[in-house]
Amino acid sequence: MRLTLPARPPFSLPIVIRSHGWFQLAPFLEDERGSSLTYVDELASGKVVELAIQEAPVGVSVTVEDELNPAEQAEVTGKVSWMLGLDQDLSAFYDLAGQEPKLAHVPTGARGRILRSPTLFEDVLKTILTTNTLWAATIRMTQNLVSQFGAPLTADPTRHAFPSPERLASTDEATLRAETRLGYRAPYVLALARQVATGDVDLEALKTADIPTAELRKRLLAIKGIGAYATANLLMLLGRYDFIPVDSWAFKMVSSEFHGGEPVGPAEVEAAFQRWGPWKGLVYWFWKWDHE
DNA sequence: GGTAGACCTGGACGC
DNA sequence: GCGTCCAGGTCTACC
Repeated sequence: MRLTLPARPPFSLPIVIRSHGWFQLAPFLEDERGSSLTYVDELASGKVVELAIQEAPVGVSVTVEDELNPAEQAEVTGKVSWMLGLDQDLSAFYDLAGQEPKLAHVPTGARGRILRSPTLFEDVLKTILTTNTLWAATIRMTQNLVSQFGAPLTADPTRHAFPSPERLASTDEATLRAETRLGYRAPYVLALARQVATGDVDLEALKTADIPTAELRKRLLAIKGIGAYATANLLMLLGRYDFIPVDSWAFKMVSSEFHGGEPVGPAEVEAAFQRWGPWKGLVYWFWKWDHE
């Protein structure tokens, strides 16, 4: 069956897909041309389906091989809308970007939306897997986590959904380390899965929590394995752009762009984008660097 | 509040 | 084939 979901213009599916590296992480699978995306999802009903997402005249279409009941259709609609930020209003950011040559490509290219997973639990885990490692290892660890602990897709058992908190919570650290090669990150992943599974932590509520960014940041920092960089990254995914996800790449770019190649620290990265206020994270994200 | 050292993995490199 | 070095954020202990 096929669902058609409208998007607030301007919108471009390929631009959202390429907004960062998430499309390379299982259970996402991008087509060869980068114009469409599939995602294996375990629905609340327990059904595991592949969502094939393509651009449509007014937004996107989502094709699912199986027939979905009304509740499942509503679930898929909600998840895909969140993943692609279909109803996000970035007009204020576009107004700002229009005044800065380094951001000229933003409004013209419909940039600004950032691809996210359907659940914050998945995005937090994936963010933990980006820390203190190379991107190739992040891809590999995520693939291991999904293939070893995710529910298999009925039509193609070689593909799996992202593991549920309950499924991960039921394993032990030694097994998790051995099966996924997460290294020292394994206890962080396990602890969070157990906290979410038992209801001690409600990550999904944070997606719509009407609280100041500082308070949201404090709650994310309380998660073991989530530090300053990871928190800023997650805030970006949550649509809060007050903080810059400062990593080693940021040092390299800011050094080259603003300091003639001299070594810089977090303060210099922050200072370089301070004038953009609550939009500085997004400005940093889409800044057109001279030497990228 | 700031800092040093440990935490893991896998790729690159030298022998 | 083996050993060593290195990159990558966060945590904990300590000052």
